[in-house]
Amino acid sequence: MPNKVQVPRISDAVAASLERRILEGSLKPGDRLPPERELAAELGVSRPSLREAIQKLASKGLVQSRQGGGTYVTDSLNSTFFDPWRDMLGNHPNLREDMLEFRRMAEGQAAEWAAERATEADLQRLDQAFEALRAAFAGDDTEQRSAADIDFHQAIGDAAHNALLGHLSAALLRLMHDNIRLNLGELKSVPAAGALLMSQHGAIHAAIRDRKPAVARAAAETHIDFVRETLAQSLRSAARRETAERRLNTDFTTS
Amino acid sequence: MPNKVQVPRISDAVAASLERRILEGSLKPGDRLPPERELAAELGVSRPSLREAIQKLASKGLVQSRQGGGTYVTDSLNSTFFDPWRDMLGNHPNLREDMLEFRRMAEGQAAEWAAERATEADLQRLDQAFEALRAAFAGDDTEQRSAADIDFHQAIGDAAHNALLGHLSAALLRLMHDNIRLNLGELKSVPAAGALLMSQHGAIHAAIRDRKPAVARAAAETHIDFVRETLAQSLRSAARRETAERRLNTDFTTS
DNA sequence: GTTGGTAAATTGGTCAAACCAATATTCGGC
DNA sequence: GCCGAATATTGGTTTGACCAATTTACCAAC
Repeated sequence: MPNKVQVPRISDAVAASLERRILEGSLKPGDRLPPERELAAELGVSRPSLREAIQKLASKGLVQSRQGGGTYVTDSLNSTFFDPWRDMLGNHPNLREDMLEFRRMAEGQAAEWAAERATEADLQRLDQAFEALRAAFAGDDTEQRSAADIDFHQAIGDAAHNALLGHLSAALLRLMHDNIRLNLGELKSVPAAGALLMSQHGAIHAAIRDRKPAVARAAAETHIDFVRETLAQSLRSAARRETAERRLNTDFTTS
Repeated sequence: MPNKVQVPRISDAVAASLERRILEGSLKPGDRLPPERELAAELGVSRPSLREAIQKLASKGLVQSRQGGGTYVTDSLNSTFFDPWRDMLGNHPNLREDMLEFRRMAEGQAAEWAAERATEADLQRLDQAFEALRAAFAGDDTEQRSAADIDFHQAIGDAAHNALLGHLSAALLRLMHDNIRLNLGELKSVPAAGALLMSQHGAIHAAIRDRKPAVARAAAETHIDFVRETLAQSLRSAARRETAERRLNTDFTTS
């Protein structure tokens, strides 16, 4: 009684199609979907059918609609997976070391695969992201640097053509940026960090462009190693400052 | 800009109302919902709106509709309530390839680090997990095998002493086991798979015990490669079966 | 030139009525 | 009583229209 050949519902097909576009990256988080009327026409279905499909995606948390505003792709895949990690990172700083170690592996692999698999379109996007990164690092808008950095690494992750690795590496980087911005004054405490970071980014970019997987992996690993070491130094000096302050405060309160 | 008061959508309200009825038990699993036209009138909304609400519930797996038959409350409101990745895996088989590729990297790294960093306690737990695995594979309780397999790999992930890698590799393995059990007849379709899997597990176990990181990594990668290849074969033969059936059906209908 | 507010265009939200297709039910013939 | 066809029921889809929130364009006032 329960098992019958399920007739393909058109709203399911549409939902699957959109879902695929999101997972494959042609619709990225933050992107706005075309207006319902257009999209329905493009897909050759009626607007109610398209709407049913959108509701499905919305109930999965993949998209979000605002009346009059449009329908946007959300970041829920990452957030649902990593929300538990977010506050853990804040509460247990030693986890950051684990995360950097993990990222060394993930980003190395992503760079390697990107060098092997990037399409022409991937490379063009990578060029753009790199150019934006260079521009951001020329200025000193921390927020903008952060965004450009995430975008650059995201482009690498996408070029690696592995959905899991792409989502994970981007999510982790975002997570870390939030965490760093929150807890430290970014890597700014280390004077020449900016220039060094850019040269590392350049090395990764060039290696992927030249299609040298091993070089790309090494460059990415070097990059993370540098971040890790720099962060450790910052932490140590921050700890020193804090200790000093606490001593000061203690003196104050006890005096 | 992002945070605005969300206008209550009528389809959301209807979906919430139905969901409440289901969870409270006034709509029991197996029950049939009133016809859409009736229900819409009863709730004072239009049929399209009601349909959008039903689609939401359907995408959560709470109800199931059959054209001409009616809409029924699903009898198994099992765990697949959340976890976007879960049904993604089911709906997008190409994601499985991505996942296996990702796991090859993750498990290889986990085995390598485990061989380097495992404490005496880790090794003992690994021994126990391996012994349980051997016992499970001697029997043929699929459920038990699955649990033992997950536990063994979890032990490796823990021994690697990287929280992210540990949680992630375990979560992915669990996800894949659910998915496999759902879609295929497990790896059982390949006759000698069990014995081969055990010998691979044994190789990983031994390499970690002997503290040979490179060997452990290679063994883990070989293990995943085998799973990947075996799954691909199963999928191909399943596809062949399906094609044959479809041809049969076609013959029937056209004769 | 910039600012501020208002009008217009855009876009998602909802409804109504109709038809199609798969399923369930009824009823007639045997 | 059983089987099969006609009929009714029910979900699936489309068209077209209107409403409401948002965004955009534009123009006057400073």
